[in-house]
Amino acid sequence: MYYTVCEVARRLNLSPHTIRFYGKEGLLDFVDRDQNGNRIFKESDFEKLFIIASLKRSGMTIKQIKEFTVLCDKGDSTILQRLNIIKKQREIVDEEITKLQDALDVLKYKTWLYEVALEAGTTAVHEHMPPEEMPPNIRKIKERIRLLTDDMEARYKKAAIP
Amino acid sequence: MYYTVCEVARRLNLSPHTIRFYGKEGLLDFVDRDQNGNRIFKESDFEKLFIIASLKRSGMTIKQIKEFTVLCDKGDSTILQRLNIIKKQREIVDEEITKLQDALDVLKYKTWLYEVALEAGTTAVHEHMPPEEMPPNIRKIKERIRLLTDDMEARYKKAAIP
DNA sequence: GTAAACCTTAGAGTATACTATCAGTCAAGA
DNA sequence: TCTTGACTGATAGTATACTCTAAGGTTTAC
Repeated sequence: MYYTVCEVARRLNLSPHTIRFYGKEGLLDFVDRDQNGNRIFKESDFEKLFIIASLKRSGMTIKQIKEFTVLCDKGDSTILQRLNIIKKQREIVDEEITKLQDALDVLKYKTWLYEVALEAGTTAVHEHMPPEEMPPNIRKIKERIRLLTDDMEARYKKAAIP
Repeated sequence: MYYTVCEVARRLNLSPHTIRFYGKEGLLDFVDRDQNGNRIFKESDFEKLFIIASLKRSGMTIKQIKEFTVLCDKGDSTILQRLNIIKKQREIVDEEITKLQDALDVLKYKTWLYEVALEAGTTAVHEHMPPEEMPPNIRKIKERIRLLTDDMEARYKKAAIP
């Protein structure tokens, strides 16, 4: 049983354009063609394409994925190289998730700010709010923002003046 | 105490180019200028800039951040709109984190594949590996990949044949 | 036989976010 | 005074990943 570009696109939630683009970039050399030159995808091609799509989702560029597929084609002598590429990408994804969780914290903080402001009818409600009135998680996030935005050096100097 | 573009860039881990670019896009209208037209950043500008950088990190485009800052400038009548933008962005970041965690699962699966292949000296070791020999977490990931890449319809049809 | 509904490639266009270059202004130090 | 260094805006260039268009080929239904 064979599948066309459009069928594959629908199943993997990509556009047919994107799949042809990946083909043009040399990522789909394993895909067979019929006598008219049309791509015909085998059942076993789906996992390969899914892995490529996953590497893409993980933040790898098409060029990097291409380099990886070249190593795959070279066979067993490149297993260690491939393992190292995957391990490196795991680190990158871990960092990206941390970055997003930090951004999410800021969004949580802003959500709280606006919910309180909405009830009070004005954002001025926050001007002299003591930390004790904030929920503990919000207080922690605010403290982290303060640490990141504060100029340590200036604070140190200020503290050093008797 | 005032700070220059370069000092601010260093403290917020952005390039001076980027900060001027944000200025050009209308994101930094709150920043004062000296008599020569140079940007002079106040201590209170750091948190504003940090929030902008966080929105950027969360995946918002510069255009979207600009729209948000316009609402901020309009004052208390736009609190609900701003809250809704932040809430929507939280959903987007949640989805993005889920997407990355799925990609990470695939990377974990590939790590295991290559570690086993490295020890065996060949990727052929996986050709007839029974699921019982896989660690449970790897088996779960492989099952998820199978569910995503398999054609449900085809399997249903196959099963329907007596 | 011809139109519809697929597929193909090449190549142009788009969006986003920088990133670099350039010519010019200004203040401070030797 | 002159040089150094940091700033300015305008504008051009780059990278990435699509996304679209155009021109053409097959197969199938009527």
